[in-house]
Amino acid sequence: MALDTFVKLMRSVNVLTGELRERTTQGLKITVSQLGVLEALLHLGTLSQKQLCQKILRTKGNLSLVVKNLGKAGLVERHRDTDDRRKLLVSLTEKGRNVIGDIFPPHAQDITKLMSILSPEEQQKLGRLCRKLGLGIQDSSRRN
Amino acid sequence: MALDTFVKLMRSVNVLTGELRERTTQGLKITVSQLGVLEALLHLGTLSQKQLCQKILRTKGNLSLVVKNLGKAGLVERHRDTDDRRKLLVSLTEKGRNVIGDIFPPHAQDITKLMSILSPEEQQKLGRLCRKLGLGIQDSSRRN
DNA sequence: TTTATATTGTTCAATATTAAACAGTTTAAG
DNA sequence: CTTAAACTGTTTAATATTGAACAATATAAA
Repeated sequence: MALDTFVKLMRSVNVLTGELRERTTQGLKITVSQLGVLEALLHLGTLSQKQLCQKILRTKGNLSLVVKNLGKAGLVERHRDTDDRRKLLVSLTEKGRNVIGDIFPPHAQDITKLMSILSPEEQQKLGRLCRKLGLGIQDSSRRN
Repeated sequence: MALDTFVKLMRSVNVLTGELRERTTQGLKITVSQLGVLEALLHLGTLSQKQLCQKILRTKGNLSLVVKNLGKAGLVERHRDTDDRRKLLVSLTEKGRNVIGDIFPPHAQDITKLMSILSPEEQQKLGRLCRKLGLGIQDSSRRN
């Protein structure tokens, strides 16, 4: 039962991301991870790498590389935090802002279109269940 | 709305898989992808690499490597299909059967425990919604 | 203050992952 | 039959991803 639900959950996400990758990455020289970072920066402004880790749920080692590649492409800048010199603050460059500004709207459209297989009520229900599950696991994990 | 649901869906899966990785991979020299392949072989018997691709929703190039690594570890064998010499049939070795036999039960327990944050009714609802979403996307994609 | 611990980030080794180019095999079309 | 198209799998280049070891900085404890 729980296993069955788990498999369906994983499969739906795999199908979804596979489909989105084909659409969004089409022709662009950007990866799904990079897109996640750019989106976070677009919507939340400057963030430290630690904060970005928590946003996209990846390890710090991974973030380090993804941000480096974004920097190489001239889409983000890194500056050391003067208040806490351990932290690196990551922000969009002008070019980065333009690129994500162009990519995000159609990407959001793609997501909306794919999700529209479910009615608004179903989407809301799905969102609530996923939220409860995700937060619940994080909470129980934090207690250990 | 759709975007919000999408984010919650992705996040729940990322939290779930992150938590499961820590538990299942602990001390073992096996990856999540390899576990997926071994599970498929355990439950479905011998499969071609193409079939495995469809089961775990990865590209053939990826499968090729994952299966190769499993072979290196002595957990699976590959034999050319005599009826269709393009196909490679992948099956568990004795050692592979023992390993996945040991790993799977506690792994399933972990999943069940994590999912139990949702009531049985909620799990059923979540499973139905995910199934509808996943199948719907696959269908609409196949039409293109 | 000095020391121990925690936090933040980098690097490394190993595996994963994709897309694309390639090769062998089968099937369909002529 | 012969050729073209489709199918199955491998390989390559590039990036992703993790876990672990490491370095620098900050914080708490003594």
